[in-house]
Amino acid sequence: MLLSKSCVYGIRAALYMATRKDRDFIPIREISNDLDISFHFLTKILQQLSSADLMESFRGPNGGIRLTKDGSDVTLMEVVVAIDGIELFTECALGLPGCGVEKPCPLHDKWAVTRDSIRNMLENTTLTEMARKAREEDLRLSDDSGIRTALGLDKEDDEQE
Amino acid sequence: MLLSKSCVYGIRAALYMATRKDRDFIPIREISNDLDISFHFLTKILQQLSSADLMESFRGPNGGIRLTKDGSDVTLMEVVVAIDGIELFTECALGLPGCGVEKPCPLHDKWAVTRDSIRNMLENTTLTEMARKAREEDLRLSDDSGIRTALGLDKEDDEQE
DNA sequence: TCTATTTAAGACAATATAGTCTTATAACCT
DNA sequence: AGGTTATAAGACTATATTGTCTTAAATAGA
Repeated sequence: MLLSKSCVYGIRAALYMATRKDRDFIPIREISNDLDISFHFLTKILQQLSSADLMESFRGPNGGIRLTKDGSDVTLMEVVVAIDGIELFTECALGLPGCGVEKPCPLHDKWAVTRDSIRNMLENTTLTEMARKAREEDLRLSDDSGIRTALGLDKEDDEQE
Repeated sequence: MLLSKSCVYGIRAALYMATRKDRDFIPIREISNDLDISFHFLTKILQQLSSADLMESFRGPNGGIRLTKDGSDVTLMEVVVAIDGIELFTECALGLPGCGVEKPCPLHDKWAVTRDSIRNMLENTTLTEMARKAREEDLRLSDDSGIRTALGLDKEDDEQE
């Protein structure tokens, strides 16, 4: 698995938020409902993204969470590093601690190339770019519906726990 | 983490075996000692690789495990799939079950490209190729020593539990 | 000030992964 | 046959990840 589940949830939530630049603070409960992610679990993940200054939260009525900067300035790489850490891009693929230029493991060079291709993809993909695709093509953010439905653009459904 | 620890251990062991085409069955204990991997844990992993017909084992004195075919015919991809499964190369990066051509997630296309680059690396790297690098440059297979030491090419050390 | 709403924080449980240990089984050797 | 050496299999433990639940704290509005 390339990304942890926490990381994937964080990306989906960030993407959801990027599609809603009209709104300010979005309640986490709304995101968790629409994306079918456990509310409390998602809250913890978003707290990590808040610690990384990618998001900021506000308590009480009309509270919620929002991106601290425009989605076009947020790359997937930032989200991934904030949750899964930078290890994927710094560590040896064979897990050998001393692997480096002077004492490389047999996979060192090839892995460096592949790793950079992953990194480039993540660094060159912004939330806004993904949100645009999602909106234009009604792409899916959750298991059961396209984003237009999730955002209530086609119909309105409000479920509380 | 791209590969599980089990998978990494399996790769290291397969690589170790590929460097020893002179020998037939190698005792798992010897591999686990040289690579600093728990003997019982490694045994289980090698059983998976045996189930996948990449290796075969033999019990009793002079027993052990060996590759079923020449290391030049074994790609990293085969080892990875045998242990971690094919999911990494088939599943959506955002973990959305229905993601596909007709209902792609916003990352679908970019991830397909990156995924293929990982796959190509694994499919185009053979155990023999890695073993050659390891032997020529005394590259490291375990934490504490180069492969020449591990293979006893420079000195001889035998430790039993 | 009181209540409702919302995030924060931390305890707790469930599951997956990683690792250890014991017993069984097969093969070889005397 | 009996003992030694090795893998096979499965129970068991440890740790990390994932997920749930309860309580606290902050904010808004009546």
